[in-house]
Amino acid sequence: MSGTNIRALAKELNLSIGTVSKALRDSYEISAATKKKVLALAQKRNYIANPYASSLRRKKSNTIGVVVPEVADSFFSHAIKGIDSVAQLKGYHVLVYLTYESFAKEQAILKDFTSGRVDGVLVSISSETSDDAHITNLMNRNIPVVFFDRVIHAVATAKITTDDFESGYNATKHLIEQGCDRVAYLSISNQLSINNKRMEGFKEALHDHKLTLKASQIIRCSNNEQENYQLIKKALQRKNNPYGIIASVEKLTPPVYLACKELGVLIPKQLKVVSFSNLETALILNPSLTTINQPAFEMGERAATILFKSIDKKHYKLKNENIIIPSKLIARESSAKGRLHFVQKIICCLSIHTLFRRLC
Amino acid sequence: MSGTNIRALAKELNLSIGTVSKALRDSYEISAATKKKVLALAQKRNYIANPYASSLRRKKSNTIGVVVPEVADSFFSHAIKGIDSVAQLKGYHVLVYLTYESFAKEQAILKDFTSGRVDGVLVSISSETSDDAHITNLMNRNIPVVFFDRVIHAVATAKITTDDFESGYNATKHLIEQGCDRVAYLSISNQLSINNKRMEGFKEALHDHKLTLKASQIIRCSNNEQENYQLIKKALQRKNNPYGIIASVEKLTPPVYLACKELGVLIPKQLKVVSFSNLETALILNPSLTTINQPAFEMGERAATILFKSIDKKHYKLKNENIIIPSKLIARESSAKGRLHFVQKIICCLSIHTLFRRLC
DNA sequence: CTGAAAGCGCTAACAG
DNA sequence: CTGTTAGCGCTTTCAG
Repeated sequence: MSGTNIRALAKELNLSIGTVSKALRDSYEISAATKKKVLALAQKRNYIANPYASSLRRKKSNTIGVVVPEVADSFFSHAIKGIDSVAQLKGYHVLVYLTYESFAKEQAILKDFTSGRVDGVLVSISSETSDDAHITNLMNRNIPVVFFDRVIHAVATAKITTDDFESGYNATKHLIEQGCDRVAYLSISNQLSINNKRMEGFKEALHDHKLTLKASQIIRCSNNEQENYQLIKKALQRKNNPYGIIASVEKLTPPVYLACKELGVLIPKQLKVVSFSNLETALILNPSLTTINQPAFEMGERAATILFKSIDKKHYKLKNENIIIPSKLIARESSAKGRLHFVQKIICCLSIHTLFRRLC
Repeated sequence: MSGTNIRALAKELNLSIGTVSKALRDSYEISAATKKKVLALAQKRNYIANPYASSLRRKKSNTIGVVVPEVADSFFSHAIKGIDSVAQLKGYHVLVYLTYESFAKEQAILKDFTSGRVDGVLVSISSETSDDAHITNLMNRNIPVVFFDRVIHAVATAKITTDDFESGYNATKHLIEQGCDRVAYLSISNQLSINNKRMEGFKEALHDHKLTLKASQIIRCSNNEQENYQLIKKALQRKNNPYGIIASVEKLTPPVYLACKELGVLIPKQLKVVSFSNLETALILNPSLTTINQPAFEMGERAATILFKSIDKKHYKLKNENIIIPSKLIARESSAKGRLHFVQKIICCLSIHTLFRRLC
């Protein structure tokens, strides 16, 4: 399996195993000369310490666990990059686990962490998660847990989120200011605080603008794509159809656009859209999409940094703190004030005689 | 750190440690009654074996390493999902490492694997990787390596790719058939076989259609977004500008669209675009994007399955095989034959008098 | 400064 | 069927 071990190095150098071990870990007990010899041979023999022997002995894995519901999503993939970037710096290894939004899977994964497999955990809970025992259980065993994005507020630890309430508020305010007096909110699991906070912001903004909220303005989406698509279509066909719509997560954007396409509803003329999304393609959508851009990379980075603070100082208990990194609303054509958007203008303009021939 | 250990269980049951261990691993040597007792107590005490003690002793980590250049990319994130799905089934853990296209990082990561940290490796090489010693070195130590997508053909192991040559050929043929007699290919690193094969397909298609290839039709992109954007813009402004363009990887799509927007080049009227991409938003781009859809999830799944075949049968050497899962060309508006696309038609049609007032 | 020795928690021969 | 025992490879007292 592995190549050389510490015993072989010791024998070759006529040193004891203990001395070699200390030299490799740069112990103050060892003379510079010996260290040099040892390091040189280790290099020559491509020696890498067996991590499992080392972990067993030191009760430290140099590994963190990252638990997320999904990875094929621009938020989570960027967050993972943020996490990875600081883990690499610290020489840590990153175990990634996907829950696919299943609470049972999440529980099973965290239960396994009980074994000491990881020194700390970064988690963004599933949309089905309805209890925090699996988390607190881990924390009680002195394995620090830091939440990012999808948090459980009842658990007393560090939580990195974006300003969900404000973002929901701003998205709604933006749509109202662009002329929508009837805005719908596409909600995902009402177990998730990110969803609920965004929705609270939405409600508050309506209230502040003296708009009353009807039940039909909150559209409960699920994890079923086809179902969501149908729900959105139905909403757009209702008598009191919305003029503006807020997609509370990225994956709800395509069904909105597609429903509009199918129904011939024009964005932004007949429906204005804002989406929580970090997609790089927002800018080149048809029409370009107004987004609430979450600081995904930064959130991952920050969460990891805080986790390592706790891991490094053995008994430094994580404060019960809420770290909020603001999102940015980037206004684009999907919420433009009744205008046609730029490219369409050009196209229409340039080909106006073609159009006549073809369409009129 | 961890909770109970096997010693505590043994003591509580008045059994030897060995017996408990065997019972937990469901050894044939142990009576049903004892197994039941042991399992019951293990459950009650939430016993999870220390993975590192176990790994050390068995020389088996139940962990695989996944090495990719990037995760915020629809191909890689879906491939990781495919890998994860089979790893979960096998009860394996997945260490994810990002190389950020750095060869040095890739080498360092694989060198670490030399320690026995993982039982097998799935790798998609960086665009800078110019040598395979770090891979073969691992294989020589009996750690199986399977490539997916970005492979090194010189290394004798299993490789899962899509039909890159054919895809490049088909993309080009498609553009030619849609009326482009001058097609440009956006190349990334010419170290990568996926790039080169796609490019070979491109060349062959030109050849088969009696089109000659000028050097300027191959645009060498890098990892620098801004640079790529400028390169593309320049190409579009040349005298012999291309009428069709093939983006060999997903991340080159936004700069193409943005360059067109900035220059007022109309897609697909003046430039037709095909991109290697799995983006779910391809359908709602402006205009919707013709893609070569790679079977990302399936490739990851397949690669993992093959890797596990080798891991399971201790000394089953992986065959030097090429497994090719075909991509699909999905024609959309960005390569349409000179027509305006659907939504634009509607918009122009519906608002034709508005247009007159505003634009003419 | 170096060495000897105990042991992390588990597994697997081997004995009974 | 159960128990005993010798390690896996490394770290870390403790002695010298």
